[in-house]
Amino acid sequence: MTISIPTPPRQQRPSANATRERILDAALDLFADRSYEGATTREIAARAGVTQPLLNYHFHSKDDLWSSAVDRLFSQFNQALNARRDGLHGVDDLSIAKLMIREFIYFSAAHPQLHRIITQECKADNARMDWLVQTHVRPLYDTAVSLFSQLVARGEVPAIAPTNLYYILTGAGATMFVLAPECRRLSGIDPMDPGAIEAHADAVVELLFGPSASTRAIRTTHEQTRGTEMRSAKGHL
Amino acid sequence: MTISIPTPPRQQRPSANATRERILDAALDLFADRSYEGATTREIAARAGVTQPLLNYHFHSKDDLWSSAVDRLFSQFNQALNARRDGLHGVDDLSIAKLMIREFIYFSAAHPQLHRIITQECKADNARMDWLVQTHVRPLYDTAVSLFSQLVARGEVPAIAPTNLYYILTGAGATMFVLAPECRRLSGIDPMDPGAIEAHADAVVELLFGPSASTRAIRTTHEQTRGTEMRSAKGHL
DNA sequence: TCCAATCCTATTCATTCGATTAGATATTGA
DNA sequence: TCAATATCTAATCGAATGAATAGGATTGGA
Repeated sequence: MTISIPTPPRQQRPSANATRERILDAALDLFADRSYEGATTREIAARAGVTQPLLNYHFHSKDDLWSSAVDRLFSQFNQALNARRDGLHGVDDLSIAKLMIREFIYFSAAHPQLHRIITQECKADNARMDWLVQTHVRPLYDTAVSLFSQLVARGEVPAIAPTNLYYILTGAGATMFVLAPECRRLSGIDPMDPGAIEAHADAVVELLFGPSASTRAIRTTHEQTRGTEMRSAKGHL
Repeated sequence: MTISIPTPPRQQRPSANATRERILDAALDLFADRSYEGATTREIAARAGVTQPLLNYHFHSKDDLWSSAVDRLFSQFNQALNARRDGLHGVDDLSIAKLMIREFIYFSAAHPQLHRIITQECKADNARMDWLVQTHVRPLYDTAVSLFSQLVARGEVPAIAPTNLYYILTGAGATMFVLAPECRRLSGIDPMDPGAIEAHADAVVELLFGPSASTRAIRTTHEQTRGTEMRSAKGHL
């Protein structure tokens, strides 16, 4: 009688690329939550399921890890905006503008880290902020200002300076998701609920462009394009 | 010949209360800029011009220092709101509402630490955030929701749920000042300039209530009440 | 099969953190 | 005048930090 010893399952080493991505995920979450100084490399490693020295293997330093995570985040944001824009054919400029603003709100809900990291690095004499503004924020700001100038010139939105519109819109669109834990406690509403996101996008667009039937029509188009079933946004007033 | 040795100037010890205030000032600035974990007690002490162990003399711990600084900040905010409200006589409800919203924007410009600290502490499983919401944010939120409900019921503002209005308004009002260093680099505009503050308040009020002559009249009244000379807000479009 | 490169861990380093201690100096009150 | 108290500093503690080192384990190519 022979006892068959089962061959130990060949230990599959996860691909280095997958590990890198897991580290970046954990790093982004913790950097956004606890700020650069407050996030420890040991905690990032623990969340990613690896040991701490591995971070210094895949990335030169904590700084390198931070900028890599931020690079990927802004890349995803630009991809989302471009994909939305390229998916539109035969749509008028005004509708495109509304859809771009809605896309920013959807992304802010899915990735509140974007606004959180900008806010946390926005302090005097901060090299990371200089890099962040020059590399990633500046192109977005220029695009937005150009868009707002056209909208104001055509009378589609109130005559407000583009810079003010930029901060009104980013603040109004992102704050509820950035402060989601607070919002849940204060109101009982979960801002991450798809219906709540849709309701917030409706509110921001209505406030900026005024009530119009086209908004609803565009939003419906948008839902169909995304393939996501959105619940009714009513019922929590 | 006698050499008169001047008596060394009697070293005046600053009052403990003044030292406490200087420490609280430094602590609030650094907590708001670098977050709780990122702000070191040594740096706070250096900015306050004292040695680090003195913080533990005046406050039990870093936690105690943080909550003391936050307490004072919210106390100042409530004082500003109450002083504005009590200073109004014979003014209709709608005008009062607009003035309260403007006062929030003025305070956000003068004390961007308020919004910064809320944002930084707003993360899951954070005891400081629970305390912050329960003690300071909840009363403000309840008051705001009550105000927004009335405004919506009377048709003064678009029919948007109070919670959404709350985050739209706080975000739109405060973000430009919270991100002031970024705004300077992106636009060349200094959000802390009195004219820029006034322009931003105009923009937010106009977006929420629509263009109306009363807004301008109220703002003028407000300027007179404050006794501050506000420059024209035009010229940077 | 064997070697080299890749991916990962255990251990350890110097530095910095918040906090404590002991003691110096100034102020107050009897 | 002189102790008692209040305010502040110098020196130092253990713990935690980012980073480096040495080495184990897996993979892929010759």
